[in-house]
Amino acid sequence: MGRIKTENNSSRKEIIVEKAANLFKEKGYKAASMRDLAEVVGVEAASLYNHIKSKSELLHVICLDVANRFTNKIDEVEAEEIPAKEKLEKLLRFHIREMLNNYEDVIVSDREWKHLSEPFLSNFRHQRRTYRKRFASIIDEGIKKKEFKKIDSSTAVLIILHAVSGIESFHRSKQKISGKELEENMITILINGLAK
Amino acid sequence: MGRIKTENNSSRKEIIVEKAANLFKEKGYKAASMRDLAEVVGVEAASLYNHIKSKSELLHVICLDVANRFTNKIDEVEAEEIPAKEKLEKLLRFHIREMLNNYEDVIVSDREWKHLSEPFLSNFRHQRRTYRKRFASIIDEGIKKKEFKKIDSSTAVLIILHAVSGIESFHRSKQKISGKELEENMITILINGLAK
DNA sequence: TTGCATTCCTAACGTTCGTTAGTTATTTTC
DNA sequence: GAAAATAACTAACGAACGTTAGGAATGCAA
Repeated sequence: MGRIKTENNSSRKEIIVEKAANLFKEKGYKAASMRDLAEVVGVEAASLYNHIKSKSELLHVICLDVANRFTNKIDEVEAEEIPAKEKLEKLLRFHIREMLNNYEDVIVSDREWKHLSEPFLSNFRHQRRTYRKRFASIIDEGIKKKEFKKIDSSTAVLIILHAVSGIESFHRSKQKISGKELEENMITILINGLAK
Repeated sequence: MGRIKTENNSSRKEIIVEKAANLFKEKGYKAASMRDLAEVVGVEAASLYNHIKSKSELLHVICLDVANRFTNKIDEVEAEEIPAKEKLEKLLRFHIREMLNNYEDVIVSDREWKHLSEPFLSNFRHQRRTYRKRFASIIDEGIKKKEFKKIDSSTAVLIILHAVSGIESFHRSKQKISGKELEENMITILINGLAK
C-alpha cells in the first residue's frame, strides 16, 4: 500500500492537481478518467477522494490558478508608467514564458474551461472577458499615442493570445531553436511583422 | 416517426455529419453523445446507425475533409509563379475565409483530431506535419529572397495558424467589425506588424 | 396495389464512468 | 506504545455511454 510521495513541501492534493493538469492536457478533460489519474498518481481511484472533492474540482483549481496569474500580471503592468508598446511587450513576454515554463495548466485552462461547472464557468467567462478588454485597452492606448498602427484592438488581442497558445506545438516538436529564440521571434513577428 | 429532412441534394449522412460538426464544436467530441446528436437531428440515437458506421467515423469524415481542403489549396498556391509574399498572403486569406465561412469543421478538426482512431490518427498527423513544412518552405523562400525578415519559419507558421484559429472567438463575440475588416486587420498585423 | 428497400422505432447489451461506503493500514501525536 | 488522525484499500452503486437486434412504418418501383 504505497502512499503518494509528498516531496518539496507540496501537499498530496497539489501533487494530484499537477498530475491531473498533465493528464487533462494529454487526453482532454472528458477523455481523462479518474482511474487514469489514479494510475499516474500511483494509487487506486477511490483513494483520490481522500484529497479532492470531485473531478470537476481539479479543473476548477487549475483554471482559477491560471486566471489569477494573468490577472495579477496585468495589474502589475497597467500600474507602470511606461509607453503602451512596452506594456504590450511585457505582457506578451509573460504569456510566452508562461507557455514555455508552466504550459500544462495554461493549455488546460485555455482548452478545457468550457467544462467548468457553475458558478465557476460564469466566473471564468467574466474574468476572461475582462482580461481581454484590459489587454485591448493597452493596445488602444498605443494607437492613440501613435505607437501602433490603426487596427482593431480586439482583433490584435485575439491574434496575440492565440498565437501564444501555439507554443504548445513547439513543445511537441523537435525544438531546433531555444525558448529564448522562440520568444524573440514571436515578439518580432507580432510587433514588427513578417515583412521587411 | 418523422424522417430526417433531406434538402439541397444532400444525403442524410451529410446532414448528420453537418450537425455532428456543430455539436462537436460546441461540446467537444468526447462530451457530445450520440443521444445529443440524435436529438439535434430529430431522431432516436439508434436510427443514426442506419447512415453511419460509428461515432468515430463522423470525426474522421470531418477531419479528412478539412485536411483535404487545405492540401488542395496549398497545391494550388505552390504552383503559381508569384513572390513568396503573395503566396503567403493567398494562403493566409484562404485560412481566414475558411474560418469565417466553414469554421465549424475547421475548429473541430483543429481541436479534436487527437481523438481520431488508428490508422486515421497517424494519417492525419502526417498530413498535418507535411502541410506545415510546405507552409514553412514558402516563408523560407521569402526570407531567401529578402521579402521577409530573418526569422524562424516554423515559429512564423505556428503563429499564423494559431492566430487564425482565434477567429472562433470572433464568431462568439458581438462582432463590431465585419469579416472583411477582420481579414484586412489580420493580414496587416501578421505581415506588417503592430508597430508603426 | 403489391413487393422491396429504406428508415425509423423500442428495448436492451456490455462497458466505462464518477463516486460512496466500509474497512484496513500507516503515520502522527502525546 | 496507545490513541487519534490520515490515507490507502476493496467492492459496488447508479448513470451514461456507444452500439446491436429485431420489428414496425414509410417511400418507391412495378
